[in-house]
Amino acid sequence: MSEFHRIYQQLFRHYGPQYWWPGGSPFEIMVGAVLTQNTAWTNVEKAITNLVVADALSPQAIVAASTDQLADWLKPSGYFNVKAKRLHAFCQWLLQQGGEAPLQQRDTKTLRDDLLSIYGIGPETADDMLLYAFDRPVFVIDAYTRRLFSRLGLVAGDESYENLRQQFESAMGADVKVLNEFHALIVVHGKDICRKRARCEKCCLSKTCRAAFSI
DNA sequence: ACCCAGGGTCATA
DNA sequence: TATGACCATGGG
Repeated sequence: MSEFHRIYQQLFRHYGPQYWWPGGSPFEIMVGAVLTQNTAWTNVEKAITNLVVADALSPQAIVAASTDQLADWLKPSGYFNVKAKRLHAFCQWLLQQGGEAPLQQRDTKTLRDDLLSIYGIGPETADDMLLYAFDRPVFVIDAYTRRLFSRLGLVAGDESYENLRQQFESAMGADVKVLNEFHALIVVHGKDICRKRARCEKCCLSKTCRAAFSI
């Protein structure tokens, strides 16, 4: 039983199951993964609502929309001009692949490389998609993960993305359910404890944090 | 008024 | 390969 797994169990006991990803279809999850880049999820929800209201939550509608129109829908999620380009590029790729069905047949490594080749999709966004939209056993490394586990003394914190991903995946095993829950719990814990920098300095020492880890 | 959020790209050295 | 600038809204 690794230290990583112990942390997982303590987070789970404290916060309970998270039932991620919030939202519905795999496509909506993938859209959310792009829109949540360096952005609060509450802002992402507003942008997704705009797409739904405009009946534009589909790759066809997004590709057909003008960049100005798309940026206008995405405005609440921030970086709207950048994200309009990224969503357009992703949806265009998705349509070229023939939709989601052919992607399901692809092995995880191939699919990951394919996603990484798309403009606007980096390792974290790709892994969000793989784990939460395609149910593949990959782990998502985000700022919360680096912060929490470096503070716990379990990693240095400045390792490469791939290095950390391998560490977590080998420690936790290729269990989609566990990897899904673990990342969600880390984010929930981060929002709970590490929101402000001042409080972050005390992360894993504060009352809530000590309760979460029984320390 | 300041800080930062479930990052990624691009130019530069 | 490794930094730094840039993107931008909304809640604490």
